[in-house]
Amino acid sequence: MARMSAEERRESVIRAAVHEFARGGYHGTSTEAIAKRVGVSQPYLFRLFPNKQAIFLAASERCLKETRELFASAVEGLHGEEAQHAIANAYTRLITEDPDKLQMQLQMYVAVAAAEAVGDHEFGEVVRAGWMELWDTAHLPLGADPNETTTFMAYGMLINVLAAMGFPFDHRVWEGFYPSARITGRLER
Amino acid sequence: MARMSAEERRESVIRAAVHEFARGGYHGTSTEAIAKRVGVSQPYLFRLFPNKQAIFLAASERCLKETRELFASAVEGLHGEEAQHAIANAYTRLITEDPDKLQMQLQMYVAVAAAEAVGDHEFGEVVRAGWMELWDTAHLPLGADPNETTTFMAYGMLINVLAAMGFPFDHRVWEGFYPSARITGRLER
DNA sequence: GAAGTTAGTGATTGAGTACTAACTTCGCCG
DNA sequence: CGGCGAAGTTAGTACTCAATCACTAACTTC
Repeated sequence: MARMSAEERRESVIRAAVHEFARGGYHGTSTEAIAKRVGVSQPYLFRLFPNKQAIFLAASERCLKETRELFASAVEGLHGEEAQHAIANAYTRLITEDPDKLQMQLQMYVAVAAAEAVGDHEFGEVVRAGWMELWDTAHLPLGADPNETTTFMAYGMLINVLAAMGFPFDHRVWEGFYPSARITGRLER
Repeated sequence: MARMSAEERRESVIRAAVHEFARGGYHGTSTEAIAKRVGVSQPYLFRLFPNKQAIFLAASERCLKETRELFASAVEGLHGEEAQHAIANAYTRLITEDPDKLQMQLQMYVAVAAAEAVGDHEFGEVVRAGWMELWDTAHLPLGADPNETTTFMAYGMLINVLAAMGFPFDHRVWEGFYPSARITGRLER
């Protein structure tokens, strides 16, 4: 029932992988969990991807790409403070509506750290390149001031971490954010 | 040879656990790896701690506590901008000299997120409490302005993430940091 | 120096996991 | 229809890992 082309399947595997890896990280996620979510047998994943690492890599790249596209479309035609608010709004909305993206990011960071620690720099290269694209996507519209962009990204990272820790959005840790980044609503899990 | 009291052993298990969990995360670290580092048999860990989770929790608490103590001792007697530079310096030095602390932090965040996702809020409570202590330790000396403290912590988180991704410290992503937080040297792994 | 306690080990188990190989089913095209 | 390639499955392997149990060695107390 419902056969797909290998390419389409790979696509749905990536989506499922983002979801599962976001929750369990690389080691905490079994390929079986991913396969179940796709609705396909577990060994079939290994016909679509050479191994588990490749699936994780694809999920990481997807996550970076989507965030970059979000930045790009939010900022279209805007500059300076307007651009800043636009990205901040778009990003906070992403986080509240789809926490997977946020958690997958964190998972990606720790996975990179682990890979680098054992001397594997390939994964790191990919992620750093993706991050720099993200950076540059924000950098120009925000005014091309490294200090500004750094501060902006820093806020983003703090938001990630606070949200990951599960601080409810009416907690006082959120007090100090500039209003456009204040999140209203609640992170659903 | 070299018998220790259970309390002393627990202490060295925690130290080893911080090191190992920092690299592999919860699921990527075997209790055997920890035991090997301690120099003790793997089953003995389960006489010192009820289970693996408890070891991870202890390592997380230790990590938070040490960071808080670092903040507190760096900031002693200082206020405002001076305090800010003092903490920033101390923290960047910690990161360069002992990357375990940094990585353990990230591992802790993703573990909390995972725990919360499956409805276990106990671990989250502990980590959030520890984080708030950390927050408050910095908050007062920095001038008790929520915006200032938020910005300060945000920079810290960005540093964590950039360092975790393995950006060398002469890379342009580090350009935008205020000078006191600029890291010189190189992260050893 | 015997009695009791605490530190520590070896062997094992049972569940889970990434990955392989060999087989089956579907859909399309002549 | 028939057959062929691509999509997908079932069965299986080799391995890892948390946790348990039954036990021994070393220290302490009386």
